[in-house]
Amino acid sequence: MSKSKVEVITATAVVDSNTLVEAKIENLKQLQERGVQPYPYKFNVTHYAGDLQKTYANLATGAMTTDVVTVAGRMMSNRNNGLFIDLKDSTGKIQIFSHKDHLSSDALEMMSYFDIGDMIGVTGIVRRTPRGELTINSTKVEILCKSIRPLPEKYHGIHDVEIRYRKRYLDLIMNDDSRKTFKKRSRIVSFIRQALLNENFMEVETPMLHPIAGGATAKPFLTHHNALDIPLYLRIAPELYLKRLVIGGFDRVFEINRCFRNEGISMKHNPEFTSVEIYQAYADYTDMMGLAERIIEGTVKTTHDGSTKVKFGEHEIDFKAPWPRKSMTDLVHEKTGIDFMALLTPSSAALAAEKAGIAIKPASNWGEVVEAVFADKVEGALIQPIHVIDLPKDISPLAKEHRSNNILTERFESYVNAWEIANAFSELSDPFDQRDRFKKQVEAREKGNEEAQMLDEDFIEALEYGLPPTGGLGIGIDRLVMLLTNSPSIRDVIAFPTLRHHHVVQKP
RNA sequence: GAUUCCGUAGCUCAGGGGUAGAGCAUCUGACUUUUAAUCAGAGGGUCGUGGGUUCAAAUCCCACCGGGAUCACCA
Repeated sequence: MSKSKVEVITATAVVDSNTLVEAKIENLKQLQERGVQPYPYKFNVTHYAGDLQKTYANLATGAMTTDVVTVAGRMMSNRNNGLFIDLKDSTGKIQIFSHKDHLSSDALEMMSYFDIGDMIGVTGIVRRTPRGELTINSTKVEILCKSIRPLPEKYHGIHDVEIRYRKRYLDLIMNDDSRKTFKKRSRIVSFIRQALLNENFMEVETPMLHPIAGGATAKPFLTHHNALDIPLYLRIAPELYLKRLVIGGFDRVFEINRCFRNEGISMKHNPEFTSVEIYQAYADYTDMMGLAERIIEGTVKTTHDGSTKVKFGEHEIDFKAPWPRKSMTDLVHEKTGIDFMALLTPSSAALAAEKAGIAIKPASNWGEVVEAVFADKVEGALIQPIHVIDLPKDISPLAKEHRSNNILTERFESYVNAWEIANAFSELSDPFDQRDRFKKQVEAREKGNEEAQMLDEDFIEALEYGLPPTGGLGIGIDRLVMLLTNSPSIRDVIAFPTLRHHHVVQKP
């Protein structure tokens, strides 16, 4: 704690020319002049605020204990000239009482240089005040880190969504709802991982950097490796690598990780998002429906005290399995009266769709027409969980042809709250068929469809060695977290969502 | 990418052509078992940035920067 260090800090703060910062730096100096290290190395915590609140829930108003505890956290507010401090740690909040009867005058003087926002450690005796607040009568108080910036308004917290996204730490310090959301996100991911491990799946990691962006229909990010001097794509899906592992003999694998798609940003889309992809050898898409239900229903129960019901906005969603299973074409038929199973040419399908008022892109194939009508007329009404099954082959280049209909595939998408939250199929294992499907994608690509898939020869070669019958399932973690935390925007469940850089203008 | 709304003190927000406002926070003092503590006083602003209209712009117009929402693409 040399003097020059403080001067450096001061110089930085002067750039901000903020009197609030200057006042806190002055307090920092005052502590240093009294020989206090404002940035110490270690502190032994014995108790957490949330645990103490539970342990002493029945401690009578006005009651005193002889229990000595040591807690640590951030000073959130300060009443009666420092006599009462609200301390917040990772588990909750507890009041600190610092009175001259229990603390030396030197200690009290030191505390007069503490500010709201500082990290402090407190040792003291547990009691409940006559006003009913669980409190620690401090006998020892230490600074664990001096804060030199003012916290946001103590009552309203941070409302400005831009600050909440850019400076998530402030959001987490101030807004308990946000803390709860990210804690719940962590529990959801842990649960899914454990549920899969319990079913003998093996967690694996596959590349983020792909020479060919495959496994999904999406626009990739392109980057470059200098030493190899090759272009690389950030992965749009781990699918093709996970299937290679199944070919290699790992029968049950899963990966929980990020995918990157260079597409629009919306309430439901962030350029990087997290999915779990699961592959199970000797299983088909029917098995994957059961697996999806076990994982998702289980996640809901574990985060909602055993209930399968979740409130989201105005809806109450019940995840209780089994979920209905309806084919995409049947759903469209029910909703619009159009039976696409009887309109098998692209032109007749497109004509029927356009009669129903849906714009169809020129040169759309049959599956694209069905998908467009489904998206426009059906999707929005799928609030309760449902598996939409047997999707058109035209739009499912990695799924096995349906065993009883050659224009469909054994593929399903699970919808909740009108969002697709899972996508699964009986994986295509026929290398000849796979090559044909890729060729159709390449043709679409050459016609200008940037999202059509690329031909992955290396993957086809892998298939030629033999992929057992395999069921694959992908679940969008972010959307699941949104549903289970009543978050209307994906940005509320991603700690640091993608935003534009702030353009900072340097003052002369 | 298109449309639309928003940007005022560290934070939460008023003000919408005529002297820049409040609460919290900060500083000074009082009080010292409070709960968004209270009381008295003080400091704190290039009103996102740059142009324009006007005697006069936070306010009206244009461009740009950043954000929200809707739409398009998508999970």
